[in-house]
Amino acid sequence: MPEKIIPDIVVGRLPIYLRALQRMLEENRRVTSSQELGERLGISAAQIRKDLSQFGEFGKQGTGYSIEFLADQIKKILHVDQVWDMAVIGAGDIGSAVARYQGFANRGLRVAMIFDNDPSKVGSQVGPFTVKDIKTIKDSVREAGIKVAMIATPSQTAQEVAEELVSSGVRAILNYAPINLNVPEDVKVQYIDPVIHLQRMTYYL
Amino acid sequence: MPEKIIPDIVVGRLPIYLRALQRMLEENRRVTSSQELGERLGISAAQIRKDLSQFGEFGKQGTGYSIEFLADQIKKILHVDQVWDMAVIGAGDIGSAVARYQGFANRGLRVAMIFDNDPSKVGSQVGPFTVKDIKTIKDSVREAGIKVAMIATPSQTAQEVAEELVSSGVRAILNYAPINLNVPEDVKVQYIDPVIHLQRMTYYL
DNA sequence: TAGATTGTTAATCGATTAACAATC
DNA sequence: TAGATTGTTAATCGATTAACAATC
Repeated sequence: MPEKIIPDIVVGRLPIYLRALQRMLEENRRVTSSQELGERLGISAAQIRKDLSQFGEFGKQGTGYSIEFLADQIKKILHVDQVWDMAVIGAGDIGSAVARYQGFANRGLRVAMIFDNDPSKVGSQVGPFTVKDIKTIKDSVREAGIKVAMIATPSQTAQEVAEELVSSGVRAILNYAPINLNVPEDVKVQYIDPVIHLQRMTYYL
Repeated sequence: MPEKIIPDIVVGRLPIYLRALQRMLEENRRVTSSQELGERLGISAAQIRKDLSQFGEFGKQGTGYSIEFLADQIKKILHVDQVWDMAVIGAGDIGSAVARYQGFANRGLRVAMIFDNDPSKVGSQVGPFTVKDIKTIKDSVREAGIKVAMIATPSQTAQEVAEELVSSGVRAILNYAPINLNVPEDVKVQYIDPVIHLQRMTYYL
């Protein structure tokens, strides 16, 4: 029996739902409905129900969804019912900010190490981490079993760093360098480039 | 005659095309084709041609596109043939990194000012900027005619900052706080939350 | 029970792709 | 000219929405 393939666009909305649910939990809410969730997020209630139905039945007719239960289920689906250690490559402004970022807590991810190629940075402290030499990526990342990494180097070095990471066992890369990476098919890449988002808005100005 | 409405998803790809074209220019390339561009970006050649055809005819049969010409045209379409001044709110790790970011150069955007509400930060230097008091947002932003802002405050203050910005004339907001903002319809918001991107990948691990 | 809301089906809507005449 | 590549149309594919029976 072939496993059902979930559209990537659906997977992409689950983290949005999860974030909203966790916020509701902080507000000490207990239950919600597809309609309420949809209004908060600007997504139709039908779409939320449809998305969730791809993975199972999580609600109750008449009453809606237990926020805690649904959040737990989505965490399981996204594999963030565990904590993934991450490597950060590049200890410049962006890499350092990411390494110190408090926003990973309770969301299934944590920074475990940070690397740079600048001898004057290697050995220095960034938040709770001592910057490691980029030459040691392979050993450190492989030994720690790290599968997730963030690239925050200049564009010129991003591709070679990506290849290093992949050959060290990394399977998911979040790339802050404004350049497209070529990686094997089974490696996932996501991009964060503020300019891309900004230019998407200046069109309407 | 009603102006043709361009799908948002098409607008969203233009910055990607532009970034690739500018990189080709740096490589001293002169012409490219929809096929080559598509291969670099993992997008079909047909889609690129279809997207561009929404805005005009920019290529030549048999030879393809002048990289410089096409880049200039896309810049005009996205309104980044000018430079937009931006305000950054929040002078923590992320706000400071953004204020110092070199990646805005030549892409139609530049940081003009940065604000914080912490008295110990107000007056200090962040890159080339002196941190301003958040209380002065309204006057400073309005007077400078700023239309674009980036929010890099804690989640709790993001919504009220957004309202302040909107009432000061801002029409495009890039939000680094992991929370959905409620703004008037004619104000654009984009979100950057690394965790959203990461969780989208852990699904496949 | 009556009201509310789910999960799901079918209909609609929109986006992507394939194909090709036009033409550089 | 022959080869290459565009811009565009029609066909395909996929995603969203509307509607409602089921049921808490």
